[in-house]
Amino acid sequence: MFALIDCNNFYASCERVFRPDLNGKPIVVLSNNDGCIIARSNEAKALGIPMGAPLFQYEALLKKNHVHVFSANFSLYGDMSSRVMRIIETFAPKIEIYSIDEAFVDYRGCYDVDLQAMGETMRKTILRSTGIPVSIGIAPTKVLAKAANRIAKKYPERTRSVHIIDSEDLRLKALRWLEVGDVWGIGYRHARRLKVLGVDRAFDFTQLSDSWVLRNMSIVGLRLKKELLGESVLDMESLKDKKSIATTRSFEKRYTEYSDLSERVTTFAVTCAEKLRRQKSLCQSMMVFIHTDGHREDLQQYSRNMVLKLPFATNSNIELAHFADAALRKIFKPNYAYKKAGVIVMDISSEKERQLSLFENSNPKHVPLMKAIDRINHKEGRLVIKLACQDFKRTWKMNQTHLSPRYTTNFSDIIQVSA
DNA sequence: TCTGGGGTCCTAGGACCC
DNA sequence: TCTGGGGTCCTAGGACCC
Repeated sequence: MFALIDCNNFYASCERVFRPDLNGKPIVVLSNNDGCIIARSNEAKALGIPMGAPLFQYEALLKKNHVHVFSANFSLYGDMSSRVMRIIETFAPKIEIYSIDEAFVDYRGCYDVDLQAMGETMRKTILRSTGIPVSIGIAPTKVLAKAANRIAKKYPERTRSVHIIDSEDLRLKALRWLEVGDVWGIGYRHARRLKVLGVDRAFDFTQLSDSWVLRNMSIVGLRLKKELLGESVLDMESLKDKKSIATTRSFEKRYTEYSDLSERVTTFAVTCAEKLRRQKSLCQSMMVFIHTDGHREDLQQYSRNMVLKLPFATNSNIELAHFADAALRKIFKPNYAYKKAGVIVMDISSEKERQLSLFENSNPKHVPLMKAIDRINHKEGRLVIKLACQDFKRTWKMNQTHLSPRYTTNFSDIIQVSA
């Protein structure tokens, strides 16, 4: 059996842990720049606020219903996540951290385990230790565990937030209940096509022929069908190095000057370099993109990207910033109001297997230099050492009007308790 | 005025090789 | 009418996830 542990309304729950006065009250959490609503408590969902809704369209509704609004506080969520994961590890022989708020656990080969009781204990322990409520789904395949999890979340009283699919009867019951678009791996587009064919529930999907599924949904769709039928084809996955690393941002305002864009893009390149070093990798190609505000039809639009094959593999701040600026120079056009830019590094390889070139190589002096920079920035606070092409005064100009304290990761923000 | 960010996998078709 | 057979690599685009 596989278990899927999924935190309920994770970001909203994290905020609520430190604001118990908000229990039972509607909460939403915003994306970077306070642009969209990316998490909602159950109370906020009940008000009909959809996932991904632009904030400005819902401001009136939020105000009228006294919804509490939070800017995204990723240092808090990341820390809460690792606390939850550490507790799950104590309950499991093998765990796969699938995302910031969910993990699969492999219980294959574990007999004589009362999974219902174990799930309930795990849930209670996580709730008591971190304040985060979770739902648990358990089934013979990962896709069925996802479905079971959905049932646990939908019927918390009846299932005590732990649902197990361990018989043919329960499997069929779940599939007849689950809408096809809610199957893990069937997205909006496929769901729309399937509905036209009268495929409404996960069960109907399993009745389609293999050849139709293969033809229209590729091997991925066929795997899903098998998993729904109870045949496990998706195994546990181990943590792998990223194959691409991106740093992209919308700006808090529109930029027209080359110098402003260059500062942003080189800073993004430096962030990519830091992320590469964290996983001990090098990259050998890079994409830089810039574009104007696509939501504004009254403004002139321009959007371009450029992929640069680097002459050597590197993770140096200096070299990547240099290449990013060179790429920007080629695609920048004056007189446009730019709203977003990004740097994505690809062709990633391991630091240990640095392939030297006959003609041109990464400056070997940068290796100890980056080590020293990382050490200082880690100790003295990020961004103490910057490149000259980066803005010295700028720390972070994102709009974050409703930011909560970093309760668990910043000494000055630690919560005070009066007893 | 205001609309997020970061990933993975698969396929078809073109270009090329012998 | 009819024009071989077997490969690889790369890219763009689609679909999906959180």
